[in-house]
Amino acid sequence: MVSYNFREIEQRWQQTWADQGIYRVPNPGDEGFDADKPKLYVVDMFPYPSGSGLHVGHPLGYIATDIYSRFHRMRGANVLHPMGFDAFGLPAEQYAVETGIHPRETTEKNLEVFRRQLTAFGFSYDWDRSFATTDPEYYKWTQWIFLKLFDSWFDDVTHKARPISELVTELESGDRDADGVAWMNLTDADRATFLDSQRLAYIDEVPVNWCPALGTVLANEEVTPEGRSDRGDFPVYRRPLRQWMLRITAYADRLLDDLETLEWPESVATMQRNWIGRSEGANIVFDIEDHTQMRVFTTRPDTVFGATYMVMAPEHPLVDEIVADTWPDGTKPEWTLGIDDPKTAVEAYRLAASRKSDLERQVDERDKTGVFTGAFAINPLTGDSIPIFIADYVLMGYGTGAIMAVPGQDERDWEFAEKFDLPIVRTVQPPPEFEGDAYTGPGPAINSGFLDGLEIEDAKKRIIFWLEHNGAGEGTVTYKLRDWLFSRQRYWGEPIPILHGPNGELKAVPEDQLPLRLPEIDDFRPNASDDEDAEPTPSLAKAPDDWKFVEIDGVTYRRELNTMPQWAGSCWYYLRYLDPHNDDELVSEAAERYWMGETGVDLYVGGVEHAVLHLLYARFWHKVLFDLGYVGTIEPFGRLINQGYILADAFQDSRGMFVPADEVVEHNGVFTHNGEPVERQFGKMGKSLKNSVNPDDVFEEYGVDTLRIYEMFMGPLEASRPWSTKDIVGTYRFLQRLWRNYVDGEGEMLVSDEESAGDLRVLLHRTIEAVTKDMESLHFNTAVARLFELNNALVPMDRIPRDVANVMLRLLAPLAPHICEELWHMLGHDGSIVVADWPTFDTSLTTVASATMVVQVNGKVRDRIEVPVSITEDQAVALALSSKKVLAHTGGNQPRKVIAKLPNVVSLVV
RNA sequence: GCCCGGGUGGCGAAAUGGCAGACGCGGCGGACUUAAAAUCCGCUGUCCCUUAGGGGUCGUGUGGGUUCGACUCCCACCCCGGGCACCA
Repeated sequence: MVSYNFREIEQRWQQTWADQGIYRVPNPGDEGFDADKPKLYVVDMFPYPSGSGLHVGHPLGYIATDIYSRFHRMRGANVLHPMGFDAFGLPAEQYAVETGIHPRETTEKNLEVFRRQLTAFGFSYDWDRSFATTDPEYYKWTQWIFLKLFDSWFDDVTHKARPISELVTELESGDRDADGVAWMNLTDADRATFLDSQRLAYIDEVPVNWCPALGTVLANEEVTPEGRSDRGDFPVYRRPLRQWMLRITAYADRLLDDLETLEWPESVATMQRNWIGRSEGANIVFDIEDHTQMRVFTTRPDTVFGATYMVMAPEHPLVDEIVADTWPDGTKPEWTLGIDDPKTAVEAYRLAASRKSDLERQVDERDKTGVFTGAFAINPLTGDSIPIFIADYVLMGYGTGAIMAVPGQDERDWEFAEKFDLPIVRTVQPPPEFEGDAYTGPGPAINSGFLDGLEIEDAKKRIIFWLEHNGAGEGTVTYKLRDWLFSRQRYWGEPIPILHGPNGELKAVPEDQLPLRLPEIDDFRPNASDDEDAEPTPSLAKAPDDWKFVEIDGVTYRRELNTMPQWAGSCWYYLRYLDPHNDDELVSEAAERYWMGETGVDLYVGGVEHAVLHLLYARFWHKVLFDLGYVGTIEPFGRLINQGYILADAFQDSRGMFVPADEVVEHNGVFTHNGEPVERQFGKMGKSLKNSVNPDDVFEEYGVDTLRIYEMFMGPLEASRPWSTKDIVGTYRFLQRLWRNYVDGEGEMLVSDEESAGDLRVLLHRTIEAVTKDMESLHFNTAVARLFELNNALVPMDRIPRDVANVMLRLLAPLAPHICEELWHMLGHDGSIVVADWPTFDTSLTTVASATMVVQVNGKVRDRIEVPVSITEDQAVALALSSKKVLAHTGGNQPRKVIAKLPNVVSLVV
């Protein structure tokens, strides 16, 4: 009995393909490279090899890109489809800490598990191009890019990064000055300080997100809206620290504008736009009575006549300077917190505000709080003296950290004004029916002097013109995006290749000394703490002195002890695949220009969770590399698709803890775990819900091809879908049936040499047409359905025509490569189906001679008539009117109106 | 609150202005079998009528609209999922 032995078939072919190196892809200039073929570069977001291995949710996108790659390979493209591993970073290190084993060891072990599992899926990766971000040969170039960032500045005139040596040249020639000071008037130390302040990678003391439990600082992007760490969900505290920063803000406009050039999901583009948060408006200078001035940012400079008070963030540096000694006349009791003098009141408020975590600020339902500083500003337009408050609804981190409050046109200001009994002046005329409080809609300006009558946009232009001509401000643009905090105090990351001199000067590690390898240390655990005031200490502080200190030309330098964040390695990996063994360059120009082409990666597939972090950082690095001439496209990923998640049942016990879903038993609709009742939940498959399904188990029971088809058949790629083990049998049956259509019990091929004809031939060509279209548009679920239909049509036949047999296998091969390769060879083909030609269809067969014409009477379908596709309108209407079923509804009356869309529809109105 | 995505049989889904529910799971009936599994064949949205051939009716979250014709386009709303959220 010869039956479909998937285990043997799948293992044998995977071995054969590997032995033949059939998925190896030559670069331009390599032997076997065919320049006449079109190129296609397909990339998966590479995985983080965790200790628990893959579950069936991970490879959903990988299966899709593999099918797409195989399809285009058969259509004659040079397809580059690589895979690698993102192995530095917190999760690997946290796991290593928990188990007490060196992260290199655990990472190596995890990598092996992931490689084995991915190989078992039969993916057509060119494994020769694979690497992990932890390979010194790889992170050498990650460090090299960092040095390029360190060695570059952003030219505000050309809006491009340029080598800092060119800045020095311009400074020396006098074409530029250093913040208003001539270069020749600066000391060497001041020059170095100035240059360091211009670099794309620079050190600055800024308020950062300090996570004592992880023992490291985190980027804004790595902190949840609740003010906790994205990894591990630990509390995060804001505090000022000296850290490495990357000047991503210089690229804000380009990162925003170039989104237009990308074929990306609108939701991801929107998230990036929101994150960048560009706001056009104006800075306005307000004089402070008896003091200096304050600047505010506003998007509504047209409403300045309605500014009836001012607010500074509690942390605003000017607060100490302006706060009065005593409460001035007219101070209302609710402005003082009931405290006798402004200084004490301001201190008390600041303390209370700093104690509030971000989470608490939200729980407070945005109840407005604040306190009067005792100082007044002058509204430059009205000349009115208006009180200055501090309040935590104004954030130090945005704009200038201070606002002019216009309650008439701003809901937040309105709330505050009501609570603190402050005047409200409308400066935009609301429509008569308007009943709300603050009015933010369109309308003519009122109570606004020379702006009265102007609509908002015109009023903005006029007032900005006025401000600029009176030295009271200027039009400006503000962004939510902050520079990227780039240093981490952890061990398991790329060392930052910088040396610190005795006088604090910064020196790049020479390129020929890269990679700067991670030193071996005995105790690699982070300096974690429960104490929010604990000082951050880099793990590399525990490195031996001969690593930490370097002598160059008689000067002793201390190495930078911080490491790079996890995102560094994933910022550019798609470039290294192109030329992974190049010791002299990041990537050769020839390989980069060929594979990246005009628009970069042709298809990039991954989870939507990287919408802001990875995708924004990678775009930033790519643009820097573009400016410096190392890559030829302005964007890395021309087309992006977010695959959906695999969802599954999960179960919680009475304490709310998730229990392993595969240990839960169901009896009469009641779920129990170890005899205890559990509650059924539903969510994304993964470790946290303990509802993972291991692909190894599915392979063992049904095979690789079955799982691949099943995951594609469940629904469209972008949609999330619930895992259902019982549904897999459908695709398994399909492959069994396919096998039986081709092979009988004795192993004889059930194929005839007669050509297909009639309905079967039409079905065959329609299937080719439909599957080809579905493959192009990544609609694999419907492609599978079409193949099911063709296969079902073959079931009643004693022998299937050879042409059908050959086509069917090639259409299915991208989805189920193993069984198709086996049957392909059993049909007598010598070459691999992997490189067989994709079938073509005959349009004379797919466009049929007759069609079913629907006859509608008053919009309802009353009859269906077989007609030739070439039928004329007169014939069709005559046919329709003579139909007995139609006559029953028309009563023989002539229709008042006839609409014909031939040959599909004749619609009669009576 | 704002911005995305979604809501179609018992379930996963298909159809993007023209026959709603392709395909698969599940279910029901039948064949094969000592029996079961596997396999094969048929049926399977609702309700009503039926002379047993069929015929009709309602039906894609809700309500309205545009159209000869709407799952598909427009308006309002409800629900689910995701993102953002005192960003001036």
